[in-house]
Amino acid sequence: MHDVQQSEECVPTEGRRERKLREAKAATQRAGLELCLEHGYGAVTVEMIADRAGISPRTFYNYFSSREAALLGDGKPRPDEAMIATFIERDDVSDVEAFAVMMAEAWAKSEPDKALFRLRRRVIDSAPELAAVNIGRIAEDRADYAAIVARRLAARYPDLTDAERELEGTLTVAIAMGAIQAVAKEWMRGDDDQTGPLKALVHDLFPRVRRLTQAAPAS
Amino acid sequence: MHDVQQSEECVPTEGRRERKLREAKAATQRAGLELCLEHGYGAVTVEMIADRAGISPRTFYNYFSSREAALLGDGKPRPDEAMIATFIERDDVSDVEAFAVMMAEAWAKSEPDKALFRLRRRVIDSAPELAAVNIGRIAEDRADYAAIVARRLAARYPDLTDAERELEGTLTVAIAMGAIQAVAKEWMRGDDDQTGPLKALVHDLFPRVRRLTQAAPAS
DNA sequence: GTGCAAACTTGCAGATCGTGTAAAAATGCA
DNA sequence: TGCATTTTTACACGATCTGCAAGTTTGCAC
Repeated sequence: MHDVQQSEECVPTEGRRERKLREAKAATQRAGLELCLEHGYGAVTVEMIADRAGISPRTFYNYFSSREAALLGDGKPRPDEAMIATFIERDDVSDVEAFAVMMAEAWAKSEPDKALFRLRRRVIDSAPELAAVNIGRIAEDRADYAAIVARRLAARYPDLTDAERELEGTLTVAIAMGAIQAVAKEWMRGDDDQTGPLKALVHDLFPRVRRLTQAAPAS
Repeated sequence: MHDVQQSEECVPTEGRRERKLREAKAATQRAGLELCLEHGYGAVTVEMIADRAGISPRTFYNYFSSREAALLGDGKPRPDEAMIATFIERDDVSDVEAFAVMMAEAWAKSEPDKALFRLRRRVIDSAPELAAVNIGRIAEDRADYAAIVARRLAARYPDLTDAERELEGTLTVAIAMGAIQAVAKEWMRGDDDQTGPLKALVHDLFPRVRRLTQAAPAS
């Protein structure tokens, strides 16, 4: 009943079949992104993408739930329990920064294919409508993220009411996501490994955040 | 050649025609929102909305550029020059708070019909997909907003480079929009005039913003 | 009122998106 | 090789949204 014969890698379950499927999906994404760079996002149809990827339009929808999902990626960043535990406990940085750093790591981890990642970034930057869809998709998970932050807040500020925790969780997520978005463009300029630079960029950003939220700094 | 016979109101140009059109649009929006509350966002088609509004589906698309635009409102908040000037000069609050307050006012001003406003809020809260679209739509204008903030930053921090101004403008907008979004739900609970309470809510929020971005506040 | 010109509404055809369904093809395995 | 399972594909369909060419209403001058 249970898997045997797994002497190969640490990845538990990936046979010929799974690998082919994964590669076909990646090829489809690449095809879609390339077409966007060539003709512009608005001029790219599912039929064109399927054509270039060598699959039927119907199969395209077996792979991805929508045209946008193929371009932006179906999966969204989801920190695992270990990352969450670290986030909840660390106290060397502010709540917002701690969350921003965790999300930056989760984001990088959720997309192992860096070339695809960069390609996607370029397309998003060149298509404002697509950028809007992207932000909307990410925003769908804000409630979940806020719940994670609420766990940290509950541990650190026991006096907060439930309503306050919810509000501050939402607020923390909004600020952190905004900060990540603000440096995302800069981040993609880096040529080497991306996790390091992003963490550093986020960290460098926070003195600015504090200044911008501090009352009457000038004069 | 120029308008005469304008003894009525201060609104300069609105004849029978304009008024009828405006009312038909508002009726269409109301019809769409009501249907969403009755049957759920996903089950509402353009045909249903047009039916209830007493117009043809084709006319629906003459009024609104998309189904979402009808539900969420075609127009987006756009502060006028006077508001911008005030925003740039005021120094009793932080950059982010000043911008958040201006946007809150512009938002309230962009939608004079408060009943419609509340109705829309209820629908958005009840339909996560629609909320995502809404956030995406608002995000489309972030670049414009960031440019406005950059004008204030240029006046207050002359030493910033262009790149820094752009980054901090983007960041300010992201934080402020997040803050507004975080209190939007609370805001709609108020029964009376909305501008006052929103400004107050935003103001009350900022001590929390500072605490959440301050490093290691607890032990 | 009458008639005209402009603006508005409508129906229709068409392109595209996205889904259900069932047949066809590929795949894994004994 | 043959069979069972999965995957791909074709087809039909409802929905969104757009151009276009009517038809209808409106404002206005006479």
